[in-house]
Amino acid sequence: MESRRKVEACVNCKDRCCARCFDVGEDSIFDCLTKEELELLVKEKRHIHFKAGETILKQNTAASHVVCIKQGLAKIIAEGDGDKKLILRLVANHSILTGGGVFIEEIRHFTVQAVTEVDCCFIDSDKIYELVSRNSKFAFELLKLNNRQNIQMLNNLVGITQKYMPGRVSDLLLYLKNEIFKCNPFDTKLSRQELADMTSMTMESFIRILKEFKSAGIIAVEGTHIHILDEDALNVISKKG
Amino acid sequence: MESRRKVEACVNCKDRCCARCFDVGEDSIFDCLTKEELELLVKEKRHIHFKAGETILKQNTAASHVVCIKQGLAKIIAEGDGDKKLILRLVANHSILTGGGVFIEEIRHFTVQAVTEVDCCFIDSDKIYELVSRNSKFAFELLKLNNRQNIQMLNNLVGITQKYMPGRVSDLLLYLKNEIFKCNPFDTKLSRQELADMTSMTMESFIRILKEFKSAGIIAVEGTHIHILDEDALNVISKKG
DNA sequence: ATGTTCGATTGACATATATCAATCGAACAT
DNA sequence: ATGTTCGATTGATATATGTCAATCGAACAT
Repeated sequence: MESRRKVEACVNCKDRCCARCFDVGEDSIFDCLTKEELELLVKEKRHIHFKAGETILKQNTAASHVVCIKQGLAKIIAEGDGDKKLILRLVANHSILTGGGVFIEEIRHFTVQAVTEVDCCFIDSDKIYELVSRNSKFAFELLKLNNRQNIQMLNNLVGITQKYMPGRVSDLLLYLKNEIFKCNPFDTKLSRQELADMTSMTMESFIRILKEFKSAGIIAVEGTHIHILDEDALNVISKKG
Repeated sequence: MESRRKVEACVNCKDRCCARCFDVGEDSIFDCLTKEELELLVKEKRHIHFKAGETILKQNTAASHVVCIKQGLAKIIAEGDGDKKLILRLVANHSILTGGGVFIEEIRHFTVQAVTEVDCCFIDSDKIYELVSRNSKFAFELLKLNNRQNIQMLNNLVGITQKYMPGRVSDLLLYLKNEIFKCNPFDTKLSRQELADMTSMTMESFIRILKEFKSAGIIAVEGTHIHILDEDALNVISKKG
C-alpha cells in the first residue's frame, strides 16, 4: 500500500519531492486517503522552496492554501500591535499548517517564516474541503490535528501566564529537545531574540536566565548550540519556577 | 423544517428542554443534521441541571461527553500548578463545549464551572464521532467551531502577553459587553477575583484599573453591575494600553 | 442593636521584569 | 592589520505588577 502511493502520487513532481510528506509513516493526516483522493490532493499542489528568513505565510492574508512542510524549520509568529511578536511554536519536517483560519473567516491569524531553508507544498484549501466531504476519516484526522494544536496553545497560554521566567525558559528548552530537534545536543538555529520571543520575555532577560542555568551546570551553551546536562533540574524548575 | 425538529427531537425530555440548543437558529452546529441524525443525537442524551458554583466538567477527567449549554453562564478554567487558575472564557446559552481533547487523548484540558444556574445536555462523544462519519457537513461545522476557539485562544494569548493591565481590562470589558451579555449595562455575576482571573492579574491590580476607568468616566460600576460609558476610550486603551 | 462574615477596597512595600546604554567579540570587508 | 558591523552580553536603573496587611461595608445571624 505504501509503495503504491509513493510511485503514483508524485506524477508531476521531480525527485519524488512529495514522497516524504504524503507517504505513510510519521502518522500523517493523509494516511487515511485512498489512492484517488491522494492524487486529487497532489495533482495541483505546488512545490515551493524558501530561503532562510523568507515569509512563507503572512498574517491577515487570505487562507487559501494549506501548507505542508517537507523539510526545514519554520517559526509561527503572532504579530501584535507595534513591533511586538510572539513565536507560538516551531514547525519542522512533515508538519501540516492548517490551523488559524482555514475553515473560518478564511483569514490567517499568524505569520510563518522560514528559519532554515524550507521545502514545502501549497495545497488549495478547496481540495481540503473536498476531502473532508468525501472522506470522514480524513475529517476526523483534521479534527484531531486541530485539537492537538488547540491543546498546545492552551498549555502555552497557561505556562506563559503562570510561570516566572526560569520556568518558561525550562519549558522552552524541553520543548526544543523533545518535540522539535529530538536529540540532545541540538542546534537551535535561532537567535537569542527569537528564543526570547517564544517565551514572551526580553532578549536580555532570556540571556540572563540562560546564564544562570549555565553557571548552575544545567546546560552547556555555545552560540545556538545547546546541550541539556540536567533534564531533571529543568523539570523541577518548570514545575514551580 | 424547524418545527419538524422541535417536536420530534424531544421525545424523552419534558418541557421541550432541548428545543433551544438543537433548534435551528443561533447558527448551531446541529443545523445541518437530518431528522434521523438529530434523533440519534438526542435519544440518549442526558439533561442535567447545575447550581451556581458546581463543577460541570473537571480538568484531567475523561472527555467522554460533549456538553451543550442551554441556559445559564459558566466559566472555562485552566487549572495550573498550585492554586493558579486562568479563566479562558465564558460560555452562555446555546454554547457547545467540545474542544479540549474530545478528539484526542480523550482527556479534558480544562474545568468548566457554573457561574449561575446552568441547564445543559450531556451527549456521548461516541455519538459525535458517529455523526462526523455520517455527515460531512457536520464535520465541517465542528472544524469551524474548533477553529474559532483556536483563534479566540490565540488572540487571548497575544493580548495577555503583549498588553499592559489597562489594555487587558479594556479587552475584558469589551468581550463581556459584545460577546457574552450583548447589552450595555450588564451584570457580570462574577466576583472581582474571577474577573481578575480572566485577565491574568491580581484581584487588587484589577480593582485598581477598574477604579482608574471609573474616575476617568469611562465606566460606571456598582457591584457586579458594569456600564460602559465610553467604548471608544476602551478601544483606544486596548490598542496601545 | 450588635456581632460576624466575607468580598471589595485601599495603602505601603517588595520584586520580577523591562528599559536603556555600554561593551564585547566574531565575521567580514577594505 | 584595521575598521565595521551586528548579535551577544553585561550592568545600572526604571517600572509594572504582585504581595501583604489593614480597613471598609453590606448581608446576615443572633
